[in-house]
Amino acid sequence: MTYICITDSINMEKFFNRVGQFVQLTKEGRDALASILRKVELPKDHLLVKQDSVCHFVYFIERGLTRTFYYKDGKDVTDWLSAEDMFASSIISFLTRKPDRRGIVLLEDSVLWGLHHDELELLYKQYHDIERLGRLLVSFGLIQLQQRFDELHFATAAQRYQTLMENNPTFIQRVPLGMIASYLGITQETLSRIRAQH
Amino acid sequence: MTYICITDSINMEKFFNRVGQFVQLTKEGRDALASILRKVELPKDHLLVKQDSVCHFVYFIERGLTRTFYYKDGKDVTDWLSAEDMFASSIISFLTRKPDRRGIVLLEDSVLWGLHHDELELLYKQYHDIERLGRLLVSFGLIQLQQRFDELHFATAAQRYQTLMENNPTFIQRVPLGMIASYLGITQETLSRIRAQH
DNA sequence: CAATCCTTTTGACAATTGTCAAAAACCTAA
DNA sequence: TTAGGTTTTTGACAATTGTCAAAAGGATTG
Repeated sequence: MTYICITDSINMEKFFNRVGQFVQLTKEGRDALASILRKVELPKDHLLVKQDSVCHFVYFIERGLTRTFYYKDGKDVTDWLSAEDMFASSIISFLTRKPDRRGIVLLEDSVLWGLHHDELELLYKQYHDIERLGRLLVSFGLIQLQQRFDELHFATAAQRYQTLMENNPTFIQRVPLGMIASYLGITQETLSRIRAQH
Repeated sequence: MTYICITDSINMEKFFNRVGQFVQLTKEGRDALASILRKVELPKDHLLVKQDSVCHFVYFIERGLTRTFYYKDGKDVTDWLSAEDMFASSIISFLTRKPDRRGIVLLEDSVLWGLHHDELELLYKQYHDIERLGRLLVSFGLIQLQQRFDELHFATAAQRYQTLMENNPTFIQRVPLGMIASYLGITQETLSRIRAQH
């Protein structure tokens, strides 16, 4: 099979569309950001971030699906799932600059746009509007995490599955059941039984 | 009983000490921030943020204890607890500018320093270093929430209580058991039994 | 097609946690 | 101190979810 890429490596359109939902960048800020943006095309099962290492990138997902995971008592736990038009990073490691148990693996062939921490940090210092973008992206992440936290706090397994189907119906098709289960904080047997009661 | 306050209303020292742990502000930034900082002294049980309303402030706690809560199926759920040297806000509402079910109540007589959203927003625009402070504070909040999320995700009730005792031992003394229980995502009976097995 | 591998489902049972109700312990104020 | 309120503990039982093991179902490959 043959792929023909037309001006592919410079097509940052989707990334900047998304960014534009957070902040209106100046021409300078936009150019600076473009200058450090790195396109990565990687196949399914590629380990994007190794566990127990420092995560140096935050990725925008143009196409594909990432799974953030870690091991708890020997068991694989899915911490987060991100699909196209969202961001992915081992965020605690990215922010603290320390290794974290979370790794990230691709569940599908993916097209990502990466921003390196140190380069982004330089732009934060230089461009006020990029610092603002950073603030708004982290705020967005916090809101998402809080919503997920609320679910886990006092909703039953069935309710959590219900919410997932409403918010991210495609995950059900695209992510193996065992990974969905641990994402919801339950075992795969329990999820299978929830599903059986349709 | 009589209280004598000496230069009390201008003592922002603790606030700026804390802020200094996040970012080194310029003289201008610091002064601007000081100019919008509002001291609030409020008694125990005061409702700092009403449920289902927009939260306009983020508070630094010089002294005291706040409880963020909401009602889930008619039951009171403790979402977050913050004590001295930490921050408190109905953060989702503060960030989204929309009402949120979370309210905040004081569990002790408290001394707080409040920042109004709109005034802070103006400073964000004017002062790059305050925007940076905002980014770092939100990042800090995200890290804390992630840690709490991890707990809830796959730790047993006893493990969660154990972690709370390690990280916030004073909460055990200062917060009623029922509120600690819902903070940990369990019933108060379960927590009482965990405690009984010392 | 058969063989293999991986994912999902099902069954039997155990462990954890929740529910409801009542008793005990603890505060506070008259 | 006593009376009244609130908080915490305890008991009996139910519901939910987990564990372990095996079977069923799907996909891939030679």
